[in-house]
Amino acid sequence: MPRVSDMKKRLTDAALDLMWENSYGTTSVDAICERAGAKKGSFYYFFKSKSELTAAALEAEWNKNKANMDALFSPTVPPLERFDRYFDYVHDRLVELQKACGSILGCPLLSIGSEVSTQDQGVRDTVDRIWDRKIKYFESAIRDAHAQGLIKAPDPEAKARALFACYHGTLAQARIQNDLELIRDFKLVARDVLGVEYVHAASS
Amino acid sequence: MPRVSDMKKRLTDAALDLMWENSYGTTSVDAICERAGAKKGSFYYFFKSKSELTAAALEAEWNKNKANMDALFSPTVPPLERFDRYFDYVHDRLVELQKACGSILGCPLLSIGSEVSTQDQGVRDTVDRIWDRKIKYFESAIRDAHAQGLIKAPDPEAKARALFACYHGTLAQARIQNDLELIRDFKLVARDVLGVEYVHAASS
DNA sequence: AAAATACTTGACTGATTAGTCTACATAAGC
DNA sequence: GCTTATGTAGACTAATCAGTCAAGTATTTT
Repeated sequence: MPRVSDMKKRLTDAALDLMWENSYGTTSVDAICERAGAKKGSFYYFFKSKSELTAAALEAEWNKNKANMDALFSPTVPPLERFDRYFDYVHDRLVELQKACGSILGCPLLSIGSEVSTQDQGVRDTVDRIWDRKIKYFESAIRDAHAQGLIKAPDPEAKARALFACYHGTLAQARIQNDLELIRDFKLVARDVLGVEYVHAASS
Repeated sequence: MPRVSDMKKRLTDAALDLMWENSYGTTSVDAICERAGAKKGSFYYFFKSKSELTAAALEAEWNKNKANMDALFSPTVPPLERFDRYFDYVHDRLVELQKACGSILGCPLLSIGSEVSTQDQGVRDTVDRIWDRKIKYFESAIRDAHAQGLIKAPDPEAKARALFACYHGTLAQARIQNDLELIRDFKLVARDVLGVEYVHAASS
């Protein structure tokens, strides 16, 4: 087998960067190629459309983050602490991205998903699939917390979906208003949504 | 003064419809004109750019809904009930839109705001402004609920922003997954976020 | 070294884009 | 009924868009 190329990865990286910072619609194939150092021909050698590339880019991003998510939501970590660590991680990553591009970028799954949902079933399905995988982390943390009596959550899946939605709303608002404040405070909101019982808290 | 025209309204209506159902980026000036029954010349007679039209369309939508919001959040309604009524209202409206276009559309402020936020300061500012106005309804309902001892919310503005973000996340997820379920159940999530105390509830 | 596979190049197409411009129509004030 | 302000008509431009294609290059297997 002949030469190998990292172009596919460069293209998905470039696409995700541009779409995350700007949007799906304003990210042209030409711009993706330019940032990836590719020519049109290479692009369409690897992907048969912009839509297909986008799905691949989202999947690639997921794969890059999966090990990290596994660590953050490790069953060895106390369940409620998993959320705190995850929220901190996302917060820190957004701060880092802000340094590079000047804006709070939110979550690309929501931005891109919301933008294309009524028009591109392929990308929408991809977003859905990844969304569901991520919710699984929430779900099992909630189930563990429930089992330990930390919260009352008879339906962990529903609770996980609700919390996930709330969190993404907060990320979206942060993007729109270019303001991290809500994200910083989300841990408290999460406790409310989760129904953390403060019974044994040492507050006066 | 010569003839009057309802074209401006027809253009903003058409723009909002198309952008809500699809997206800002995929809604072309030509498409807006076609739906409004206008020609290019009329469009650029009333608006100097697509961006400016969009801001006007969002403001027009706000004006159309304001009286309704005032009624839903009337101080004569018990504060927590205001939220229930509002959530019901939005739910019903989305169901109605779904019948017309086949999709759950979420909130245009979030979809459009998230899409253009890093690229169009004019539209972003408009979204921000309307967003803030809407949060005011939440805020005063929360303040009233707190005063009546229904919830504990020492910082009504922060609580309102948090709840608003959670709600919009839920609307966005409903759009992406084309599923009303989360919206139907949001009232319960809202009670958690608000910290409604069930102390006097008549449950077993 | 030949052949086959894997990838790159970049000019090209035809459609669509936002926005411009000039000529024209309509209605109210005089 | 003439003028004037308000609005309409639609052809036009120049840029950009996603996507195509035929010719070429590099690398590995045989």
